[in-house]
Amino acid sequence: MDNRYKPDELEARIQAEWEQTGAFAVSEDPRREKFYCLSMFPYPSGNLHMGHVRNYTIGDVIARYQRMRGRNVLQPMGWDSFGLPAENAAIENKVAPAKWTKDNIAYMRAQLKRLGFAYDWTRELATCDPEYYRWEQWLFTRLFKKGLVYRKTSMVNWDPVDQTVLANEQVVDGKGWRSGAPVERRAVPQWFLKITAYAEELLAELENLAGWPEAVRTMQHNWIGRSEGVDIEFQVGDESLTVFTTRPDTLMGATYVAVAPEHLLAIEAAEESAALKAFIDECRNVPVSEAAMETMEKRGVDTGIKALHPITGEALPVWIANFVLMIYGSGAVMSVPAHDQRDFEFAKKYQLPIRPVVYPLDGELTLDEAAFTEKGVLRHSGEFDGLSSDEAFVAIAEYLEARGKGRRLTHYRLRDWSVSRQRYWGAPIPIIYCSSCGGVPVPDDELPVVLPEDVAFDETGSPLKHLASFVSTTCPECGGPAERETDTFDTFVESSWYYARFACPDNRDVMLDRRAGYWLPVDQYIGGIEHAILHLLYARFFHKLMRDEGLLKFDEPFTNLLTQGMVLKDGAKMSKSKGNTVDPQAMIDQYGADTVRLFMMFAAPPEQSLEWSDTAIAGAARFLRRFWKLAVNHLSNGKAPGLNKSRLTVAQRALRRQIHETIVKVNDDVGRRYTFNTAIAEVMELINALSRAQDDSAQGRAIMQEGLETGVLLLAPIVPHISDAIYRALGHEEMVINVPWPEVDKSALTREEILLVVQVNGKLRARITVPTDARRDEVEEAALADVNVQRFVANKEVQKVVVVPGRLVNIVVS
RNA sequence: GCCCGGGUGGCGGAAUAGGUAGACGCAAGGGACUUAAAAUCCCUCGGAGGUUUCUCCGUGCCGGUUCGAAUCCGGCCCCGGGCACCA
Repeated sequence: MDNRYKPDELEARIQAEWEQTGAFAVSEDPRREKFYCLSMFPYPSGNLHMGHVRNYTIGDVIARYQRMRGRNVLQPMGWDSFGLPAENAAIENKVAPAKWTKDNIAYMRAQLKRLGFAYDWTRELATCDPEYYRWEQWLFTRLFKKGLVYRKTSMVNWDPVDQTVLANEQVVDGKGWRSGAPVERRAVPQWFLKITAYAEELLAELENLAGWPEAVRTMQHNWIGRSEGVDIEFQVGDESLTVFTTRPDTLMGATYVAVAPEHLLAIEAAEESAALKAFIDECRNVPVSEAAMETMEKRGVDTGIKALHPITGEALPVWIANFVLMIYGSGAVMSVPAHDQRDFEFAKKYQLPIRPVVYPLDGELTLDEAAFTEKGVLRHSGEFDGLSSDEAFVAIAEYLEARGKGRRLTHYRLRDWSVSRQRYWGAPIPIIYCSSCGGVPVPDDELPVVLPEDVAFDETGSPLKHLASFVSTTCPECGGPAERETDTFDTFVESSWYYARFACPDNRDVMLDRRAGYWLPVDQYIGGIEHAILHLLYARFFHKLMRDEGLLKFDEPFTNLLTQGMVLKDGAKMSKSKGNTVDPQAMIDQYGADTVRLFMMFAAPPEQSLEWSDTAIAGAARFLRRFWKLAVNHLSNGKAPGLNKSRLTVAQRALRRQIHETIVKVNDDVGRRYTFNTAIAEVMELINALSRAQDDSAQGRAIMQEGLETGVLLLAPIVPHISDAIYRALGHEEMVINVPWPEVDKSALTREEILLVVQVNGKLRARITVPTDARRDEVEEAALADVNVQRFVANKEVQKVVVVPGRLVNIVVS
């Protein structure tokens, strides 16, 4: 064993050994319990950033721990390699997206290897590989035939100068990021996946996802947003205007109706009125994001059109309002200013009538400041007077249903998934447009539809649109001339099923084979909290699509989910624009992989954000050097003698107890809580205690050997290189990755005495040591006997003594 | 705006089920070793007072429940994540 700790040399040597022995390549073994550990794969942006290092270190620690626990562990890695940045690089630096992406992957793969992650690299995949995306094209054509795919128009952000569709992040303050021109909403035909057909299942199964954080389940629950309500028909001329409401009990308080600017009624009304047309045009200058919609000033105009109240027949004004969403419900709402806050504010602004119909069960109804949005009892509602809100909900719904003016239904906030992107660097949507047959899916034997890689970014929009060799084709049905779809898939499509493909990435005949049945579901999924809704919901949806295609047999893809917090520098997210990034590569070069991994796991528990510190990482390096030195010193005295448990001094027994208490603590922290920071702190305390021991007796050295071996094994998942080196120096042949996790010796844990805290009226007044098996009255007696306790108890009446076994005594005095 | 988190020393954090607030580490200060520096080792380290043994205050702010609250409840402030075309 080298006297000095030299991480560069040691890590290179051990990594080479892992590679040569194929240490982390795994295959199905039905006799062993499998464990599939997956970290969210990266977008190959060029360099690993600290968020990746954190994510992948957490995953690697869990994977290595499970391996030491005897599981057959699959931990794969791949590349989410389609997306916007590659196109931006192409435009800015004249590099082809394919080449840019492949170069980035090569560099980042080397970085991951340098960090020593225990990946099965034989399963590596990249989503931009036609052998990967062909299977989502194939599945899409199946879904097309099942009617789970459809085409309709929806709104996009349009940059009128660059003549291109903008992503929400490319819209800055309502303007295009490059051109600076105000964005316009534009209706574009898009392909949709019917995720709403699975809304009920996606919602119901959240209850069963016990291994998911409560926050993520709540967010998805709210996102799906199930609500029970009524579609109500208002008569407008000869037409019927449908509005959805969750509060039919307030129907008698409706004083106007509001429609979205894109609503057919609004568009028709605008044909007659320049003012209405001007308002609708203005509304087109709000970006399509919901945040933009919600924070803009709420405005509206009266169309002059009247809608007849379905019960009273009263003629209510129809307004166009910029906050009514065409994508939600029917694009029209009934407005009840007395009982809806937004309607209330709108009515105040435009002096529309406010008609209260629901009153609180006790107390007065006041509508000076705000609407009364709670449930209550009905008044001024004709035959419904006196009913509670819940009773009125049913009574009014039934009244409307009986007259053909309404129907009860369940509505979801969740919208169908638009998978079309007007971009180049993505998987082509496998559809062919024929003038006589319409949109036709590409037949299986013509898949994959390969994305051409030799394209020019000279013109605006997607280069695919200008590439005749791609666009021109023949109709698979009639054989006539036809054109290919030039939109590509949303990159969330690729990331919705990669976890499954890792089970059988080499199969060229089917999307998934029986190996998926062995490895799936993912036992532990690890990724950023920012993916709590979209990615994780789409992946759950896709899993069910694959299940219903017969490819998988169970319902949910990820049994346990760990959402890791962000890596911050100076309290802010690391980003190039803020100039506060720390390059992980520089840290690896300076300290080695183990130190970087140790600091990442020590600085904060995984779910919290992590504050990067250049000085604190030096502390991690210092600890590893101390650990190394302790082992060197121990070994310099030759081989340690065997342990004889019956011949230990009090101090030796105490140190040995600490060794085994450390195992107990680390088992809980690493195996159950995933609080690696406290596990590391516990091992640090053990190493500190061993360093202080200074016991050269035979049994002292035997305990040192036991302590070092234990420490090394407990840290092996976190710092695998140094652990391997020390473990073998301690006299073992095998690689530490093949050694089982240490066992607790229960006999070492016994104590004769325990420390109790004594409080008087809840304030700490003394600490006492009592025999472990002391009876309650003995404990009370010892507590009252304490000198300092007597100072606070003397001359006072003891009202109560609370004894919490093994913890404290609280004496309550008057 | 809406949904979901978080707020503890100079800093990162610990306190797992309501029971010793500040484990472990960083920084800082003092000391040892050294010609010197680095490295290493030892001591101190929430605030105020007393100065060995102790007291009061203290977990974003205000109030409540409890023998006992960082932890539970109500209200408020601030910071972060998501909001459907960033991934």
